[in-house]
Amino acid sequence: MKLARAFFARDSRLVAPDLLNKVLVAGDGRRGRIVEVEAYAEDDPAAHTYGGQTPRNASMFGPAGHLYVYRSYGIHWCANIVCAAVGSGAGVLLRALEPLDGLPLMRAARPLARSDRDLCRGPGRLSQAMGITGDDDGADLLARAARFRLLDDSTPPPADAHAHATPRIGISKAVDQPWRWIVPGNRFVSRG
DNA sequence: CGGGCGATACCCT
DNA sequence: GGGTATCGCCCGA
Repeated sequence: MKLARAFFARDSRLVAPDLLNKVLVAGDGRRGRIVEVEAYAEDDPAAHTYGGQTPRNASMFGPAGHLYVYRSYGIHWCANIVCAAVGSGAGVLLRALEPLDGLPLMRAARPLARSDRDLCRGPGRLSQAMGITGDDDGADLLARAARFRLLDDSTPPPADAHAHATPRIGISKAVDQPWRWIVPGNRFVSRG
């Protein structure tokens, strides 16, 4: 079933752990279970929005439940889900998915992946596997004809799949905040 | 399967 | 012009 707007319109640090085990669905049938996320909050020195609104990060200041997609290291696309109230500049970075469906399409989208474990393990990888690009920046996950949607299907919700908090990865500021959540022991998490 | 390393182009200062 | 919310390749276990 589909998640309501109110689910996203909360503090990103509350939304992030709740996103674990939710299912990201592409219109062409590709599906993945979220197993790793990071929260970026309002007034968070590590957030792209910390210095204020620019053309690049504008969608992060928009309504909750939309995508904020940015280019990382000039090469990769990374996808966030916008959270909280309009103007907050907060969101949740999707860091890893467990591939559930549409594996042939994912493999075709990621010809360099050595194994299925590497299809969606990492924010750049999962965007490539699912087909998320800069064109999807600002897209509403709750729109009727959305290319990407988020479902509460939790196909098999494993018994041990509760959230575990750890420090965020790849940042240089606010490194001690434990705002990265993983499904403990899941082999599709980027770093155990 | 985990760690080290170099490449990449876009955006904002 | 500098820094970047990363990836793929290579190596050794």
